[in-house]
Amino acid sequence: MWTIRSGTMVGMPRKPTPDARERILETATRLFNRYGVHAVGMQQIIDECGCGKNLLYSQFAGKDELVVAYLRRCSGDWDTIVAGAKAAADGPGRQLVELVREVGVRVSEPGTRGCPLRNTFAEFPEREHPAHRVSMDHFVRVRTQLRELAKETSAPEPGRLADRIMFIIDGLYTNGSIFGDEGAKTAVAFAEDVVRAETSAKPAEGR
Amino acid sequence: MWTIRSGTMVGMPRKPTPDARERILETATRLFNRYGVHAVGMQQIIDECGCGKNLLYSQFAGKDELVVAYLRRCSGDWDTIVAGAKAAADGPGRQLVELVREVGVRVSEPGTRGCPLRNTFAEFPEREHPAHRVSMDHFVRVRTQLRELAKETSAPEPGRLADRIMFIIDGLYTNGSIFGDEGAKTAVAFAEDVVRAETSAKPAEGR
DNA sequence: GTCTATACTTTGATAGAC
DNA sequence: GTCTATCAAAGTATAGAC
Repeated sequence: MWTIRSGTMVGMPRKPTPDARERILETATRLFNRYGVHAVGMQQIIDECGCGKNLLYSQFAGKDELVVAYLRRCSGDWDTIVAGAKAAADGPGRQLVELVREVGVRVSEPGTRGCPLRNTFAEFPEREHPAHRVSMDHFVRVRTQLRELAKETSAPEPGRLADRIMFIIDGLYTNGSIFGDEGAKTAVAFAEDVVRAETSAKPAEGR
Repeated sequence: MWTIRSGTMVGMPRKPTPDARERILETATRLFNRYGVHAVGMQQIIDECGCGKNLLYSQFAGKDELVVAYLRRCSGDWDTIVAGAKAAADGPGRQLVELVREVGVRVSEPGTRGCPLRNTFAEFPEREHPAHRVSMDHFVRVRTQLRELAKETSAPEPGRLADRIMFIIDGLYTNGSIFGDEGAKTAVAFAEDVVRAETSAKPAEGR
């Protein structure tokens, strides 16, 4: 009986197309991360993925859409990192440090070149370009996340704490894309000192 | 008597070609800074500059060479910033803070989009590309400059001080390219606190 | 001889057709 | 899934102005 597709019965497994879109996006993500968006052609993605041109263009209207989907996925990965950091530590101060630590782990992985969103942002400076917009939205969201986390600490100026942690994360991504893994430990120690200093006014929240 | 060129005497000034190369590089710098390297075509530079295609290609063998010249110029501009910071403040600690402040001023200028070298670095991820190499050399040099300056302070761990200032500068460039001028003041205050904290072990060097 | 302007060649990428 | 149209950009060559 097999599968039903677009209203018609299909005999034999043929192409299950279970996750065509996902596979393409997976391939594109790998290539974009490694070589940058501009340097990767659609044909290259098609070759690596083993899919046909039709399939790709049926899933993504054009390269811009594919890039946007890639960036959204990266933005989702960031949320996973944030969630992981929140789960791995118990106080908001320690969670901020843990977040920096986890970014450091990512940055230290060989073959990585910093933050995909920040790199793509640099590749598309035009304000009206969708890739630029999606990246920008991401950064605004990150800042909001950090501010909310910082507000839960005892820091008398949570905005300043959040901004400083964001500086460290931005610096770590840049640093990592330039110098590789060195810098990750520096960043964690830096973040620890910052959290300690910013929350030392009130000892309510441990560390 | 005019000039002697390639062994033959030339009567009349004709076209002195005083600064053809400079004018081209100037135009390219402006366009690259604004739109990014990939987005700017050679024809666009030629049009904006008002020079002929021959002249450009006689001065720069290809786009890669032009980009390299652009990056070297940006790297020289950085040295000017460092020299300015050294001249504007009297102690090494204050000079580090002043450096952050001057970067903040640059980042805050409207129409700026972060650090040209870091942006171009993100545009050329391939290790063997000359633009990548020149950028990398620059960053290594910056780190060295910061370490030397930090060594002059009373900080017991000057390497850590230098690394933290570099994080702040990297973060400031990223932050500035994303959020514009806000962040510049944050960065200066951050740098002040870091210098104070790192040099507080010995009170020898004021601040 | 040095510059501008333009025509041409080649390459590579997006995207659509079948 | 291959083949092809279209387009843009790099680079070369040529013609012509001063």
